[in-house]
Amino acid sequence: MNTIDKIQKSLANFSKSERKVAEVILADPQLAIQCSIATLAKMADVSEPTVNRFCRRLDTKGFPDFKLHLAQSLANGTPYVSRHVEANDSAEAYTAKIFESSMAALDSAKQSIDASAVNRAVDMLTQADQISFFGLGASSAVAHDAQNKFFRFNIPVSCFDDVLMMRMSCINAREGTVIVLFSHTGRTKALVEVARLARENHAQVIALTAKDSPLARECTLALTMDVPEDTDLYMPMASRLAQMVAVDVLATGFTLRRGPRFRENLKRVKEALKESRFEKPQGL
Amino acid sequence: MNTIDKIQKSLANFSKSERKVAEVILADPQLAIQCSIATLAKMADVSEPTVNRFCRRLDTKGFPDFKLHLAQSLANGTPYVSRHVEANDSAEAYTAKIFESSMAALDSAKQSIDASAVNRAVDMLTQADQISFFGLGASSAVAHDAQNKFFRFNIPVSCFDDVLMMRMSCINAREGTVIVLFSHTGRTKALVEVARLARENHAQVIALTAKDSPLARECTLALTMDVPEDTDLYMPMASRLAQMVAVDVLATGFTLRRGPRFRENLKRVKEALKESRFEKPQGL
DNA sequence: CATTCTAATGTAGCTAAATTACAAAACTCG
DNA sequence: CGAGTTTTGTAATTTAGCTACATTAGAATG
Repeated sequence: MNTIDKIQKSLANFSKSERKVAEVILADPQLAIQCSIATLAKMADVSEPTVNRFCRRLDTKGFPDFKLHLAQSLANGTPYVSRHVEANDSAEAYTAKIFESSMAALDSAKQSIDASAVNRAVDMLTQADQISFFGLGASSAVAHDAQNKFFRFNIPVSCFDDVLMMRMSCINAREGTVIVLFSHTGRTKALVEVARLARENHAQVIALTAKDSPLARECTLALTMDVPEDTDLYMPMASRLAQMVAVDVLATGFTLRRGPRFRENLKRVKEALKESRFEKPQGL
Repeated sequence: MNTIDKIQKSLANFSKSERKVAEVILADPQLAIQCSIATLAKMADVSEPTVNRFCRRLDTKGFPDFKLHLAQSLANGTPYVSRHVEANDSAEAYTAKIFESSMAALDSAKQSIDASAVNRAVDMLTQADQISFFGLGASSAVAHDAQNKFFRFNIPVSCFDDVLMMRMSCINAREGTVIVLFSHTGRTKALVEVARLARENHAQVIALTAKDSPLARECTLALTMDVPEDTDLYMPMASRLAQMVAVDVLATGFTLRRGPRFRENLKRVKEALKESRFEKPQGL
């Protein structure tokens, strides 16, 4: 836990002199870590042992150890904390907040994703002879994105954001069909039913969804991530970002699994796109 | 600059004994910052002053100061550096790398986005009586996502990922029409032409694209972001993530501009979705 | 190949910083 | 108001880090 926060939180538990120390440190932590215990004591107008006791109270071995801890939390420089947008934020403020919340969400997704599940999902995808991506609402964009990525791999892919089409597609599913479902909550009734239908038709079902959700239970493999829910009105829907990155991960795993010959192919696809573009001025 | 990197870089300039110190520190930096100069000297099998000289060579005041610097760079815990996927990375490795690269890309986008351009874009969007989102290829998913978001605002929105449809839509454009184009490179010929056509038909054109690109020049307002290009084969296409976050930013700006009455409405839309979901078990 | 100079490393002593033990002061509660 | 507890400070001790100097290893030159 962040040392600065810790000090702030313990502020009430400190004695009078200890609080003086805390205030001096909080006022300029960067300065504090460069001070000796003597200078800091003088600045706070307390004795040296008081400073030492203050350090111990924060579960450090002593003053030097405390400085180390403090230095570490300073360096952390707010590593993307999710902050909510306020009604009278400036454009600058809400832009920064949304980007930061998005990064925080990705970080949390990264922490919680299970690499072995990724591996199994890649297994299933590489063995598929047909892949379908299904997403409703906000997740439909993710499904589109996934289609676009896997399309380049030159395997039959399809993508639906319409429940009827999904159901029809499920009925035509075979053993080699892999269906990937995107749903943040994993509680969308229609999608859960689609998953069941797909399985009844012997398709393999991968779901990018919430842990322990109805959808997660209904599929062959659940690839789950913890993404802080957007309790906010100003709905940045971080979950679909995490899903898209997860799609990148799967696509990457796919290309890695397919080996170097396959990657050569991809390079050619990329180059084929160049013709449709204006030349980029070389140099500059 | 990161102290660890600094050590690694200076490795060549060190003397034999200094290098021994460097190696011990690099082997376990976390341990090193807890050691006294004596223990560290013993571990590296050198004398104490050698350790001290080593610290000085890295522009620190001495051993304690060096530890502080080291602690800070450790805390930074690789603050999202873009690292490329290697052919024999494990699932764990490439998953982490892709998430980190994505976060790094968002960070760079955040740094480079122009808040005043955001503000003007929001201006245009709030005054629009019709909004269209256009994207081709990888950006089509972004356009879909944008449609999904703005659709909730109860204004006429459309979305196309097909050039012919885009052109038709442009021809029907009026003064109050705002067209938002998504293109990472800003060099896709078809899209640049669409932008021109739209402007000829008096539509307002906003482009989320690269700075100084043909597309940026052809539109009313260019909302540009620097996103590290994916020179990589394993194409995580970070740009579309940045674009999606930018869409969040615009949507947020939109709701803020529309005021509290409007936000009440949004809440109702969100609640309307609940019926289509399975109940979430309260508590747990 | 020897000699000399320089750079590198270590030893020992010194200084300053941090910690401990204890005593004094302040505060609490009967 | 006084016994007990907590808080704070003083002084002594310990420890860590640094400096000055000596020694050694290595490079360069005759």
